[in-house]
Order: sequence, then C-alpha cells, then structure tokens
Amino acid sequence: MSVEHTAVHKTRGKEIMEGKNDKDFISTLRDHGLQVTYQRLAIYQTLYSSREHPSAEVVYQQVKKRFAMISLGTVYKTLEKFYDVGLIEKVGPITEVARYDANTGPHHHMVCLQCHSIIDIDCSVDEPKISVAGYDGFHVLRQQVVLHGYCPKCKAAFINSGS
Amino acid sequence: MSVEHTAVHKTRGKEIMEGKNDKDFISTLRDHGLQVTYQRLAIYQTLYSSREHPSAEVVYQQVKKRFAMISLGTVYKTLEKFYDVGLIEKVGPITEVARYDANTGPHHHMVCLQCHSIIDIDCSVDEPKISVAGYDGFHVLRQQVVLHGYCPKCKAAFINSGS
DNA sequence: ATTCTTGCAAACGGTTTGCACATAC
DNA sequence: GTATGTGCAAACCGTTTGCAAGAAT
Repeated sequence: MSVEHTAVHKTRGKEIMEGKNDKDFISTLRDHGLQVTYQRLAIYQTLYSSREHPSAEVVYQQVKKRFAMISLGTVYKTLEKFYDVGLIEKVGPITEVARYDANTGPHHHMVCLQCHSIIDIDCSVDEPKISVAGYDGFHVLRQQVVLHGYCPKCKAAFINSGS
Repeated sequence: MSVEHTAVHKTRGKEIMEGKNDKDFISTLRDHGLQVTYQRLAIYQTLYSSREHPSAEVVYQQVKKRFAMISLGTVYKTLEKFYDVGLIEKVGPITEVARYDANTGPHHHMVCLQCHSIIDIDCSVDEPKISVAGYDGFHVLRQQVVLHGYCPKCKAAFINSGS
C-alpha cells in the first residue's frame, strides 16, 4: 500500500495531529501487529484527531468524507480490532445488557469478563475523591466505579486450563 | 389489590427477605409514588431477593414462575420506572452505544446525561485505591471510573430554562 | 500464493413503542 | 370515573455475522 493523501485533518484534529504524519500512523498500526489498509489508516487518524469519543457510526460518517465507499461494518470490525490489540480505548457498555440491583446504597461493582457475574464492592473501600479540581463546571450527579477482571471461580478455571 | 401469596423466595432470597413482608414491599412502592400491582410487587421482590444483578430477561424468567402471564415488556417498563424513581440501581450501559478513544493513557470519564458528551478526567486526580482488601480473589484487569451529570453547557441551559 | 480485510446484506438481540384492554386509586 | 399499568406484537437500532471479492504481505 502506498501513501499519497495528507494526514492533515480539520479543526481540533490539526493541533493534535501535528507532528504525526502518515508514516507514524502506519508504524503505529504495524507495531500493534495490524495489517495496514487505507480504511484502517483513515479510521485511526479520525479517532486520533478527535476528543469526542465518537461512536462507530460517527467515525463512519467522518471517514466517509474521505472514503465514500467505506462500509459501516468495516468500521465496526476495525474499531473492535483496534480495541483488541490495545490501540484504542473503549468507553461503553460495561455490561452487555442492563443489569439491575435493589441495593441502592453507595457501592461499586466488579464485573467478571468470563462469566459476567457482578460483585458488589463496599463503597467505603475506595471513596475516590473525584471532586476534581478543574472540572467544576461539570455537575456530577453520580459516580460509578467498575472493575473488570476475573472472579475467583473463573480465575481458577484459567489456571487449571493451563494459562 | 389484596395480598395472598407469601413473600418467601428460594435460596439466598430467603435470608435477605426475612423480616420484610408483603406490606413492607407495598409501602416501599407507595413511598416512591408508585401504583401497586401484582407485577410490580413480584418484580421488586424478585430483584430484592437477588444478589445477582439480574437483567430484565432474567427477572422476567424468575417472575414468570409465579405469574405465568407476565410479559417481558412490562418487566422492561417496570424496571425502568423503578430506576427513574430511585427504587433500584442500574448497572449497565454507561453510554447508549460504544464510544471509542485513541487516548489510551490512564484516565476516566464524565458523561453528560443531556448531550452525551464525554470529557476526559486526568487519572492523577483520583487514583482510587481500590486494591480492595477482601476482594483479593478477584483478578482486576482494569478499572473504570465514570461520572454522570451535566456538562457546563447543559447545566447552563437548565438554569436558563428555569430549573 | 496465502492470509487477512473489505463491503454488502441479512440476521441478531436487547430494548422501546403503540395501542386496546384491564386495573389501581 | 380517570389516570395509570399491562400484554402483545411490531418496530427500532446498534452490532454481529457470513460470504464472495479484493488487497496486503
């Protein structure tokens, strides 16, 4: 694959992108063990140049401005692949589906990535002081701390299966 | 509406439920400004007696054992209503859809309930020490702190519209 | 040449919605 | 009697999947 188009984006992208050219982006992809395609480059650049935490749909709309032929399915697959290899972060559904809890006292949750069980954590243990100097403009109604990992049962299963 | 069935559930529910009878449940619903129906009572009791953070579907399956005729739609509507009035908690999608972020450095997020914008928070400010004594069996891979509230822009809009 | 990726369209699954009927108050 | 909740089924919408054609290595 050859590189012809420029890496320069619009608006806020420009500030962030400055100093990072196509070659850098390509290297980044390769460093993560990814094959390089125009689509991936465009998707990564779009995401990299945004602070909006865009959804797959939004990334798709952005990328389409440069690659009219790209498909939404590719964007989904690509973002998920990026996420898998640790190239990008994902803010989103912490559980596959909504889960409810009659315990309304202050507490947080541990979610098992394997069996999807949710374990309550006494809030007392953390009480993260996120009164956050500098973010005062934001009116915080509630905060949620979620730990992702493996519950004792699933951890044991991994060890036994020879992790 | 009259109360005939017993409040006793199975397994772990029993321990939790003990000391809370139908009248208590009814009062709880009323206290939250809710009309009382068999369905709501059953849904609330089911949730109250569980530590599994069940999904709507699971609640539905449970409740159906007592009320064969209940519909899944009702469970959805009811749980959401419970959540609205603060009777129950919801662990689930913190954003409507998955959102991505090329910033992989340690940081957390503020999500605006109104405009759905997401603002990064420097991790340095909180660093919640959730090494959590007593939960050692759980192997934590990553933790996510999410604040819900209103961003400066939306907060201002509320004030102007006469909150 | 082989393997991985793309595009398209259909399928999926959780959730929401509309409406007629039933129930709570 | 009036407002609210229920049941059912269809619609929604974000996401995933299968597969044939295309591109990367």
